Amino acid sequence: MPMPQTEAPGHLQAELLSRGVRMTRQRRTILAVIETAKQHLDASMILRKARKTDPTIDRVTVYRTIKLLKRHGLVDELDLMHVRGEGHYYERRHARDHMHMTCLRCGKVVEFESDLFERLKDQVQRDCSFHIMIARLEMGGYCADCRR
Amino acid sequence: MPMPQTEAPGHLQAELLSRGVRMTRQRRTILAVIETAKQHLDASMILRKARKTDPTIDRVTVYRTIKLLKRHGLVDELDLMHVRGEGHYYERRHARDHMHMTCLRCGKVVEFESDLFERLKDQVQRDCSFHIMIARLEMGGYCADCRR
DNA sequence: ACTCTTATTGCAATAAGGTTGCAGAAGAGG
DNA sequence: CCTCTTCTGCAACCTTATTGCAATAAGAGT
Repeated sequence: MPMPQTEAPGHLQAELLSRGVRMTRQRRTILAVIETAKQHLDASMILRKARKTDPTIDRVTVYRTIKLLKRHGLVDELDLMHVRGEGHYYERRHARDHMHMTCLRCGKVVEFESDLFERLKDQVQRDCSFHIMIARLEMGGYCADCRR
Repeated sequence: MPMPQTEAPGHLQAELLSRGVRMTRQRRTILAVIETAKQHLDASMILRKARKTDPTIDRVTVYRTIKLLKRHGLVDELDLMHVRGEGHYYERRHARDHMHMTCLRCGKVVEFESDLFERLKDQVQRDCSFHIMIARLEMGGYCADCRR
C-alpha cells in the first residue's frame, strides 16, 4: 500500500473506504472540496464550497466529517495564528510535516519543509520519550512584502 | 521538565508600565495570577483565580487583559492540541521559545527547549525571508506512561 | 490634594464556532 | 430488495470570545 507523496484525487475517500468507513454522497462532496482546495479552508468555507455541489448539505455534517478525518489522522488542523479569526483551518496531511508562517499584516500563509524539523521531532521522541502523533509548527511574523 | 524561571515577579506589570499602559487594580490581580501559575491556564481558570483576590472582576476584563498581553508580546497562546477543549491557554513568554507536547491520553503537558528549534527558526527567517514574531510548536502524542 | 482628560471597567447583549439528541434517510452486505 | 446499522438534517444548545455603553478610576497637570 504505497503512501502517496503527490496529489492523489480520491485519496481521502480511498483511505476512509479502506478503513471500513461508510461513504455517503455528502462525505464524497466534502472530501472533494478539501482535496481540491487551493488555500486553507475553515469549516464555513468548506460548507460554502460543498453547497455549490450539493445545496442540501448541513454545517453539522461538515463538522462531523472534519472530526472523522482528524480521528483518522487524514487532515491537520491549523489556526494560522488567529489572524483571520478564532476558527480552525484544515489541510490534507502529507507524508512529511511542514510548518506554516502567517503574515500578521497581510495574512499570507507560506509553507516550508525542513530536515531540521524532522531532526527536532526525532530529538523530542528520544529525549522526552514522547511518541509524536501530530506535530504543528506555526509562526506569526512579517513577510518580505510587509516588512518595513 | 524544567520551566525556565529567570524573570522576576512583577515583570509583566513593570513591562506594561514601561510601555505607558495604565495599571489598574484588576490588571494587577490578573497579571499576578498569570505570573504565579504553576500550570497552563485558560481564560476561565484565570478568572476563577483572580476572583479569589477580587470577586468583582468580570470575565470581559480577563479577555481584554489577555488581548493586551498578546498585543505586547508578553504571553504566548497555546491550545494544547484541544485535548482539554476548544479554548486557549496562556503562559508568560520567556527569553527562549520552548515547545509543548501534550499527551492525547492523559493530557499531561511536557515542555522542551532545543537548539534545533532555534536553528530551525533561523533557517526560516533566512530561507523564507519571514521575520518571526511568534513561534508556536505543539505536538500531540503519547507520553511514556500512556504508551502501550 | 484637586481637577481634568482619557482609558478602563462591569454589565448585558450578541457573535462566532462547535456539539448534541433525535427521527427519518440512506449505505452496504446478504 | 431486506435488514441492520450508520449517517444526515434539523433544532436546540453549549462554550468561548467580543461589543456598546454608562459609570468609574488612573495618571498628568496644577
